[in-house]
Amino acid sequence: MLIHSTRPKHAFQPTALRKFSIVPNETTDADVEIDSLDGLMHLVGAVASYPSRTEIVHEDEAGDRLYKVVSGTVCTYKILSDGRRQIGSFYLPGDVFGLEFLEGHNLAAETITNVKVLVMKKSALAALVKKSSAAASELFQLTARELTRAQNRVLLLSSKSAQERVVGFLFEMSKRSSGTGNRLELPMSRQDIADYLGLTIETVSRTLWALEHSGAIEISSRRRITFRDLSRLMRLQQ
Amino acid sequence: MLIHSTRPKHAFQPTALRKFSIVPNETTDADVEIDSLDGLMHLVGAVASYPSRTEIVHEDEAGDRLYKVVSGTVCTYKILSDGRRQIGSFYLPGDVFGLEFLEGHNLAAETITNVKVLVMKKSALAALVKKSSAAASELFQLTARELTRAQNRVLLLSSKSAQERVVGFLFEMSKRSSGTGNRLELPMSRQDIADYLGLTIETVSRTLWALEHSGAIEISSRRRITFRDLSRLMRLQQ
DNA sequence: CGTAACATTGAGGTCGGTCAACCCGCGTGG
DNA sequence: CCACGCGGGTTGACCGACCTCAATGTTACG
Repeated sequence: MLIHSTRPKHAFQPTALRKFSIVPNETTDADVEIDSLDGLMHLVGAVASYPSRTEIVHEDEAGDRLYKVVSGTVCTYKILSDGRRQIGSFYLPGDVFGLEFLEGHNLAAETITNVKVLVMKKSALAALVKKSSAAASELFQLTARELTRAQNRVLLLSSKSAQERVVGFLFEMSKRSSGTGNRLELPMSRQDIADYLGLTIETVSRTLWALEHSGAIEISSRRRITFRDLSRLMRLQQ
Repeated sequence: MLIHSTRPKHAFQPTALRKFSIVPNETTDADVEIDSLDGLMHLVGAVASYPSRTEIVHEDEAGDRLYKVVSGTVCTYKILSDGRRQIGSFYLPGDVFGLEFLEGHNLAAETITNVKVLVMKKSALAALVKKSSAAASELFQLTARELTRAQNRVLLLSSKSAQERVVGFLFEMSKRSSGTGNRLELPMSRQDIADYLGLTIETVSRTLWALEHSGAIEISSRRRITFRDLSRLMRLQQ
């Protein structure tokens, strides 16, 4: 028997750390746009690949690196003292994470799927940013947007029912993932969703079922959801 | 009879907007430190005074202003469609708010006590920041710190019991307010605390009573709390 | 002193957590 | 081919923490 039985059922199960490769960044050529933040990131960053369910950043790492998701999905999380896992945020392709990492206490970061990220030292980026005020302002904008998202998250979490949270989550994901109409492909498991919303896996499951039963959504497969009745969903979201 | 009875008891009661004054900033003299962010803020900002319970920023304002609290306490909030009020954050002297405001949809900001704030246009600040990379990096640090706080807030809110939330709140306030040992002066009402933690006022009240009864804290007066048993409190917080 | 806003206390209902069983798809191996 | 285990997901029964509604206490301030 494993730790499995000694923890609450929804506790995070650590996954074996697998090997990963950092390959020289193929896009670091002479023709990068050094006046855009993205260009700078490609200039000073290296691409790293991680398989699914691998830890990218450890909880007490220095926090001096910045990451840009190239492909796949990443989440940041923290393990609470009682074994529960709280997910800080999900990061989809194009998103940057690591901005909120300070020295000392951190969130950890883990891959949800196979992932390619662009890694760079904050100091290296900072040095370059100093020379380009356009890039500096872009970096600031990026952080401000991340802050807005965190604030919205706070609003979503506090004082919302399970249904409101789940619907809010669906909308957030729909908005963020390269929105192809009203079909939504979720990269994360029910457990991930639960840990993100501060609910249990059972409640997420029941809530989704209720939404489907009411005709608001259709659960085509476990990871695929179609919006059926937008206005009803809007109403449920507050 | 007022709207009072038609709303949930914990709903936000709008307060009459009172007059306020923007006075020329007395500190805008020749000797400001233009290479520090704070110096720049004083350079381009004006001091405004607001009485208690006044709206500073309306929910659908442009969001092009930045505010630094000089004295008093401010909160940002949102009124949900069912009348509940959700507080985004509290801001104490020295704190800066408005960073997360984007055009379009915003949080509103309201004073909790009498307040003096330093107001400035983001654009004006941005122009000055361009010339001082030290100030630019300070501004970035400031935003990053705010982001970290929002993330911690997310952790506090999701999947925590009422007791954990209240204790976490007490610790947060204790850390942030010019910490004089283990005595804590709360500027906000129970209702504000409840709206911040996503609880009801009754639950906050009962939880505080339970904490006092267990000997962890002492409620000297409504707004004054003394920590009696730090280690017990730490244990309750997760 | 009187009033209104704020806060506490009590009784009862409800939503979501807990625990447990079950389902389903998938890979493995006999 | 089926048996089996395994992980993720769903479903059901029960229970407790927190919300709701209502009454009562207390503080602040004219």
